[in-house]
Amino acid sequence: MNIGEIAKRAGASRSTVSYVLSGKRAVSEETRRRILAVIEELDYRPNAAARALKEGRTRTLGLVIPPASQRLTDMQLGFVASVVEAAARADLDVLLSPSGGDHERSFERVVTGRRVDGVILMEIRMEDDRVSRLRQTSLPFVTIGRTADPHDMWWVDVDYTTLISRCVHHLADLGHRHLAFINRSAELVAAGYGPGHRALAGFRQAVTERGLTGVDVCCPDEPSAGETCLEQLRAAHPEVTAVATINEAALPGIQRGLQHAGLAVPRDFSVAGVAARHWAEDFRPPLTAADVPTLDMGEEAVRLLLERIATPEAPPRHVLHAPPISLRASTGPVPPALR
Amino acid sequence: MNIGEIAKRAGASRSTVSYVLSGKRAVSEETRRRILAVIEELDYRPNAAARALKEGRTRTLGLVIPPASQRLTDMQLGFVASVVEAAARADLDVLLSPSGGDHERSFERVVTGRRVDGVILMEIRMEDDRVSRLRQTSLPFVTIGRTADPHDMWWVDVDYTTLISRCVHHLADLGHRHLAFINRSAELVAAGYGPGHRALAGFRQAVTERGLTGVDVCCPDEPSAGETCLEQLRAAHPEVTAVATINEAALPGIQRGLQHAGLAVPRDFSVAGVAARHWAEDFRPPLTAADVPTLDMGEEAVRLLLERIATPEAPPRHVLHAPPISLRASTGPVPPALR
DNA sequence: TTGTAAGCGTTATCAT
DNA sequence: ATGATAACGCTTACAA
Repeated sequence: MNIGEIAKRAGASRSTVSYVLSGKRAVSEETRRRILAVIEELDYRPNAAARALKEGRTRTLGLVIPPASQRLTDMQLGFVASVVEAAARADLDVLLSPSGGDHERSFERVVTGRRVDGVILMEIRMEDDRVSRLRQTSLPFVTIGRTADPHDMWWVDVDYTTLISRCVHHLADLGHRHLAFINRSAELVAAGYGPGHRALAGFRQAVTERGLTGVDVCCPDEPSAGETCLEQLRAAHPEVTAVATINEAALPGIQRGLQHAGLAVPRDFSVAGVAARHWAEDFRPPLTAADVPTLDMGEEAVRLLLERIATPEAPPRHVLHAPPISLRASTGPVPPALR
Repeated sequence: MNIGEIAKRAGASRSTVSYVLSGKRAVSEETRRRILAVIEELDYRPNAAARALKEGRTRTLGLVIPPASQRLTDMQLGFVASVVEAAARADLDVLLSPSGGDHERSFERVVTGRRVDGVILMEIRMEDDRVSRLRQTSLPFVTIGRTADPHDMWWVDVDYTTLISRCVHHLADLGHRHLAFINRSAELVAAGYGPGHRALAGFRQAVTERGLTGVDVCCPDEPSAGETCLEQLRAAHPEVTAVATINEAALPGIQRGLQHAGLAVPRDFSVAGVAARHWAEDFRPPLTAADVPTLDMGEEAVRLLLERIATPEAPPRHVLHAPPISLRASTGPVPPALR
């Protein structure tokens, strides 16, 4: 079924059918109705490949995700979901490309096969090969997260430095003197994962500013790891009375570890961090945390990308989020006995 | 950068370049090398739209997911991940289409715009509009899950009836006489969600076979809901000593509810179910459960789809999984006092 | 208000 | 062993 067939049955030319579809030229009400009737009857829809070939654009966005084999965190999933939704609202399709594993071919296809009009990149490293690769091309792209040197780039990100710093100050205000920071996995941090580095910097700086002691540890992004991590932390640093974390996947384990150690939250021990909202709310007691606005961010990434596609020469834009800390129930004054 | 440019620079014709790329015609070693050198130098890759238009296939698979706004369960995420990986291994791209919400347009684009060579559908209802729609077209598709009448369809699914039945028998063998079944959300079940119906049927049948009493409840797919669900269950049916469930998202809440009620697992109360493996392993104590092989299933769905695409007239195929129950630590004999 | 025709970048058929 | 050329189905500039 193609446009010629529609034209024939409606007794019109192919161009007229095309113009009815696009509305880019006036068509008499009469023929318009005839054509629409045929289109309806045959359930015709233009061939996407032909249209893409002619127009030079695909009406498709690429979304590069971490290799799916390693489970996506809830936050990542939130980004994917909101990007897909926002794209759908703009009548755009989303092509998924797992990258990082042994899927270079997939990434290359998307980047260089002109399969998409633009790309959204997630899980950005401080030095990121995919970003470098994309910069060599003329393909518009936006990152969720940013590299070490993000100037003249388009991105949306969360200001982990500020957020973790705020957590530290909040805990310090409550009288805590000995803090710990639970980071994402050691591999991720070693690979130059931005949030890991920036959050750590914020932690160290704030700890220094307030004259506290601070210890930082990495922890695999899994519930069970959170438990052992907390145990080891307690063993090595019994003086610690509060932790800040950006590792939402480890949260359930941290919770279990605390419970196991017979520590009531927030009476005996405080926890604060950065997490997707429902993770914070599912913590017991609900977690005092900066809620990462994944929904807004995915949407913004799409909006930025569309802008960049529309005006390739436009000056780079970016959005840095520093959502306020939502005070919930997991932080409280340091136990008097431990002051 | 197009094939003509390559041809010009290599001093050959476009067809020869094309044949070098496809290997469908012998090309002298000499010209072959020259052409490959130019391709390498310019980092040329054929335009996907042009190729799709000419070949009549897109080298792209469609994956229809539940509207991303409602958070994906871990099992769904597992399917998405394994489908994407399997497709990438076959050098196929994956186009994501959220459906169900107000995203009919996205689904229609994928189905009828010939944007994909085939479609994988998830979250199948007993009566499923999208399946009906797809059957009207000639687009090959495979479902993960199956409709009420799945004959002459291509699908992979989990045999929830059998698995929940096995859970019941296992619990009965341990002496439990009063069981409960915690289903997925009421809306999902009301909408005809297959696993909900089939698991419930299996539960009822097995309970009858063993002469037990069984109560079944629906529970929203969220941790917090699991907690209240368990509380209400305990209040209304204090005689119940074990539950079976397919609601993995509610598991953390069920766990908390048990703890809250002062019930030790498995000493005072047993829990069994069907879940993705790591959910079972993250339960405390680890959950006795049939582990849904999401990884295999996504891969199979892709394999089936490719078969169907290759030979549209082939007889329908399907795979029904009934993985064994992995005995972990959440089930035990009924407390003697309650026998 | 409508139709004709060129051309997007491939692949594959038919010549040579 | 290689080249010219006709499609694939669409959009749009140009004619009428």
